[in-house]
Amino acid sequence: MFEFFRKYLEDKISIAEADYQLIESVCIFKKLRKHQFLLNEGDVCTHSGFVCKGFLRKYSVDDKGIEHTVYFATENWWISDRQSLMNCTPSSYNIDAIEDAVVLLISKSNIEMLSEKIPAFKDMVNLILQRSLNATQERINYALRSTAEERYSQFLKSFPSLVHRAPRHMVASYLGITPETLSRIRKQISSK
Amino acid sequence: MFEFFRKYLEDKISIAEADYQLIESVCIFKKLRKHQFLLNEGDVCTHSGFVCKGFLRKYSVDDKGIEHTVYFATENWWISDRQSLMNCTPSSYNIDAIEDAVVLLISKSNIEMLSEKIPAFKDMVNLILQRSLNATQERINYALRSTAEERYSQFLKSFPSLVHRAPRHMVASYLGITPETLSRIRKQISSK
DNA sequence: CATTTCTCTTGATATTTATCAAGAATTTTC
DNA sequence: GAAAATTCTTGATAAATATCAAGAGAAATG
Repeated sequence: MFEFFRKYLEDKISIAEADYQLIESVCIFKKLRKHQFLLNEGDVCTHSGFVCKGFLRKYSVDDKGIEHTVYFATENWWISDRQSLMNCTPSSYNIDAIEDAVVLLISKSNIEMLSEKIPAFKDMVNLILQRSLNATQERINYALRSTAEERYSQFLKSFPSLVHRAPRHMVASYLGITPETLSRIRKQISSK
Repeated sequence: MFEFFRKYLEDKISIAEADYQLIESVCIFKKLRKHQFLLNEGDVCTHSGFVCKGFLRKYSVDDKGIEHTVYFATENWWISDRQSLMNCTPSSYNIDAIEDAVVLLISKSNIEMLSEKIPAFKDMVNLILQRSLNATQERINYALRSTAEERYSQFLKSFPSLVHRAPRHMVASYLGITPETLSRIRKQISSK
C-alpha cells in the first residue's frame, strides 16, 4: 500500500531513497470497511490520514441528530481533524468510510519528525495547508454568494467524480440543504 | 509603526535583534483612509498585509452588485488574497478600509526570503496558516448547521469588538443574510 | 449647522428552502 | 434471489429569509 503514497510524494517532492524508507517506517495502514469510523466525536485526533483507497467523509452532528458533511476525501486526499490534532482537544467531528477504504496514518509526532528531518516534506505539508485554506475560503465565498442550485452546479464542476460515489443525502448535507431540496434541484437542472 | 509588528513578533517567536532589522528593512507601510482600497478585484495580490491600526474587510461582488464579506481584519490581523498571492492570478476580491488604517506590507518574495533566513519566522507563518484553516473550517461548519440567529450569536461571541466597529450591513453580508434580516434578528434577541 | 448621504429599521409581500408524510427505487443482507 | 434496510423522489404545507418600499436616524460634508 505504501506505493500509493510513494507515487504521491514523487509527484510533489524530490527526496532521497533513505527518506522514503524513513517515511515508510512511520506509516501505519488501516483498513476500514464501509461505515467504520476513523475518528469519533469526543476523541482526540492523533494521526493525519492519507487515503490510499476508498472514500471517507468528515461530518458533525447537530442537536437534532442531523449530520453536516464538512469534507469528503478520496484517493490521494488527506483527512484528519487538524484542530483536534493541533491542540490535542476532543474532536467535534466524525470521520467514517463511505466505501471500504485503506488509510495511511502518520502520527502527529512523526509528522513533526519527518518535517524536521526532510525539509522538502515540511514544504509539501505547508503547500497542502495553503491549498486547503484557499479551497476552504473559496467554499465560504460560494456559500455566501450562491443559491443552492449554483452551489450544486459548482460542486458538480469541482468534484465530478465524487458525485457518483457519494450518496445524495451526503452531498445535500455538504451543500447545506436537505435531500428533498437537492432532489428538486436535480430535477430542475435535468429539465433544462 | 514597526513597533506594532515587533510586539506581535516578540509575542510569537524569539529571534535575534539582527533579524528584526532584516524584517523591518523589507516592510512597507501604507496609510489608508476610510473607503480606500488595498486590493481591487482583477488585480494580482503581491503583498501580505499586517494591520497596525484600523479596520479592513475583504469581499467579493456578485452579478447583482451585492457585496459578500468573506473576512474582517483589525489590529494584529493579517489580510491578503492568499490565492492570488500564491498563484499570481487576478484576485476576485476587494480589500478596503472600513476605518482609517495603517497596514504593514511585505511582498511575496520577501516573505519567502524571511522564511528562508529566519526559521522561526517560517514556523510562525505556518502556525498562522494552520490557525486560519481551523477558523475557516469552523466557519463552514457553523454555516452548515446553524440558523441565521445562531450564526449571529456566534459572531457576537467570537468577535465582540468587531460588532461595534463594523456597519451592520457588512456583518449581515459576512453572515450570509440581508441587512433587513439581521435587523429583525437583533430585535428578536433584544426582546428576550 | 444645514444638507446630503449613508445606515438602520419596519411593514407587506414574494421566494426559497425545510418539514412531514408516503411511496418508489435501489442496495444490502442473509 | 427474496426480504429488509436504505436511499431517493414527490406532494402538501410550514417556516425562514429575501425583496421591495418607505421613512427614521446617524454620520459625513461643505
